[in-house]
Amino acid sequence: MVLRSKESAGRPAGKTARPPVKERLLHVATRLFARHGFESTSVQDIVDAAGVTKGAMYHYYGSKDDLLYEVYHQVLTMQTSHLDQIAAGQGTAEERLRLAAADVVQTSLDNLDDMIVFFRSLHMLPEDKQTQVRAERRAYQEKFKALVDEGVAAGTFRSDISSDIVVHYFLSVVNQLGSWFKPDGSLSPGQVGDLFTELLIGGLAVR
Amino acid sequence: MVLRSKESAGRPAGKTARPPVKERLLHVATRLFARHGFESTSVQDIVDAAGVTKGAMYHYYGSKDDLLYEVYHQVLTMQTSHLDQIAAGQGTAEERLRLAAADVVQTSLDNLDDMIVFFRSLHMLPEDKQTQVRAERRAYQEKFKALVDEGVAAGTFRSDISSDIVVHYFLSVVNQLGSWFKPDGSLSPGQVGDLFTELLIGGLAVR
DNA sequence: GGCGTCATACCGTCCGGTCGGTCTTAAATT
DNA sequence: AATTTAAGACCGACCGGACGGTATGACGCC
Repeated sequence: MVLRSKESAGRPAGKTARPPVKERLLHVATRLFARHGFESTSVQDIVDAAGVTKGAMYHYYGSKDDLLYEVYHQVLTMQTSHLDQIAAGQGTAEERLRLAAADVVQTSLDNLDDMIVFFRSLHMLPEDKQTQVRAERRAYQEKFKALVDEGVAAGTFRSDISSDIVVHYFLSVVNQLGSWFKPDGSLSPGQVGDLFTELLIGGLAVR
Repeated sequence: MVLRSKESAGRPAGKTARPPVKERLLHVATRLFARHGFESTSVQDIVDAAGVTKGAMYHYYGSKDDLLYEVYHQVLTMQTSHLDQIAAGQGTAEERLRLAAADVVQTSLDNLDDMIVFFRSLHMLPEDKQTQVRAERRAYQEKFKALVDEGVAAGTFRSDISSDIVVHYFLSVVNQLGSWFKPDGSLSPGQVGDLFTELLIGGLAVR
């Protein structure tokens, strides 16, 4: 059987220069997971969309789950690093909390597909990876909580609402962004971030 | 022939009075969907847990999707009726919004399994049913939004934050309850409702 | 000529859904 | 009152096909 090797490994394809196969797989997988759900997306769907075959995918990723885990790891790593930078910065606790809140909304909206997958398919991960993701997320929450606590200690924020609850409260808002935000809507990611930040700080402020 | 008829229509069963098969199926299905996800729960799992066979399930429900739809329909219907009652009640807009917010948190926590399924598996419904659920949910949001608008018109709430955003903001919090709340934790559903209500009203109040 | 990068063909499993049939109970008929 | 009929409730074996994963090998590049 002659295999005419469609277009071989060369990537001067007619279309836009496509990123390497590994990244491409993760990207299209994220997109498909977000659109149709993890379980409704078959490995075949993914490789078709990426223009390769299963052999390629199982060469780079150990399993379909691996692909999912990468989504989580990637976005969590980025947001944690952002938060670290902001928390270590200057300004009052309120100022830094404002920055952190606006930033997490912004970056989440910039990676909407990841967020949709994130909050919807965590339970599909195998137990061990799920534990790891939860740990990473918990670490993020703790850093966020520390900022709130700082503001409480400084007397800027009200002390009668546990900071744990506040963190759950606000991060819930962030996690749900993917379920209603439309990029072509009237509000930009930045505007949404500012408004949500206002609502958060308002709720925290001593009256 | 004496009808010993296992337990016939009467349910003086030896065990705890079990609800009729149809309700039992929906109940165990909700539980399993919440624990393991819709797609990871096979019809066989459901009927096993309910103590019947597939024949019984397909006798009462047209498909596995039907079961899922019932979950949504049930909880949305209940919460909408609650909201209608509260909105039509007496008191200022702020008072009624407080009641509505606390109530939706409370009822959501009382039906945690439903909420978990709700925000996680909507995309698994066939298109037409999905559209219908979205419409029902939209109706709920609109009623909630009306309450906010009332408060803005009355000058109680700040007018520089679109009420649409506020509704998305707060209902996000509600929809995510299932992802962190533990019934055996230190906070009761009522307390969580009160705290979240405080945070919401605080964010809305004119400073 | 060995190694990374993929393609192709294939396998075993599982799952939603179907379908013919049985048992019980109530209504209709005799 | 006895018998037949009808209908609902439920059983359980079975099917078709999709899906995740694997095994093997071709092809280019150092």
